[in-house]
Amino acid sequence: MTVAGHGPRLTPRDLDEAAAELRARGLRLTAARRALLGALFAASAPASAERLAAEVAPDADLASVYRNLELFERVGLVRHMHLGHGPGLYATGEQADREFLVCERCGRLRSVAPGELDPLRDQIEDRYGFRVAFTHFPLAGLCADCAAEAR
Amino acid sequence: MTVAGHGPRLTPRDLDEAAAELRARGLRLTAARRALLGALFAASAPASAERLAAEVAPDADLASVYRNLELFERVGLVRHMHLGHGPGLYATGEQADREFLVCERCGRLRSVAPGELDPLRDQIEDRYGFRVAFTHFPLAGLCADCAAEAR
DNA sequence: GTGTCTGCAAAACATTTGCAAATGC
DNA sequence: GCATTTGCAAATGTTTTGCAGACAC
Repeated sequence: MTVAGHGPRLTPRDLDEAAAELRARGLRLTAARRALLGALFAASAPASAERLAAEVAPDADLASVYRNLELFERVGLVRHMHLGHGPGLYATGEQADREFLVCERCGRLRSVAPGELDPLRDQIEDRYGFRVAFTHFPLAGLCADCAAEAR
Repeated sequence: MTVAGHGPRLTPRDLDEAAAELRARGLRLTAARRALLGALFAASAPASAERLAAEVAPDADLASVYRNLELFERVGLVRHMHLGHGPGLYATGEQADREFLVCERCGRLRSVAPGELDPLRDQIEDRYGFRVAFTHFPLAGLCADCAAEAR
């Protein structure tokens, strides 16, 4: 079974799994990294580096947060996306596997479970040879309400 | 017949049509604006503000270029998109009506004509109530070659 | 102990804003 | 002539980089 995106499950289920992955790669599990992973797993939606930093500590260093997010992404613990203008948003676990639809007018965000868009993905692949995912950029458009208003 | 995006044709066909639209709105057709529109119509692909500025003049002021691009977009002469990281890209005319597929691994870009994705759009609308467009964010994924390699 | 990681400061990059001078109408 | 538009300079927001000291292992 495929998961949203290009291949098998990307992100760990919890902090322990993430920590194990870091150790397995010979990377250090520092206090800063543990705290950042904690913030990522606690988040109920993709969050900006700044927001994550604030949750780690009121004055956590942004440079380190960015460095660790980039590292986490490189080893498959985290994924980042751009749901609109503004800063990139980071997610792990359940959050990172979902795909997003965003209304360009009202900003309403809706996410769908991994696999739910597979039929669509298959069609696009058949036709264009592209295997698409909506995990980095969302499906953007108008929600029903805004479409009605626009008329 | 619907066009790529949310409604009727957005962008003008040529400089004259664009100029007429500006005049119709009581906006001034300055040398800077004419040159910028010229660069936009001459471009064979969406281009960054910096690239457009360079084409207008070796030392054209970026602030003015951004201001005019924003104005043009507000009055429907131009559209901007984000096909990856890096600066936003601006397009008008034929270029602005296309929709994009981009390979996240090799960067290969492919565009499709307006309307070509309408069946897909209809399906998504039926299911989620969202009328999506791939004009601001592309369809992102893996092209056939990169998908094969990734295996 | 030693190589990795952190915090701080500064740079880089894309974009926006304020303001006085220039210019289209 | 007068409001709009421009160029310049500076600010903003996001992300990256350099480096010396701190910490995990």
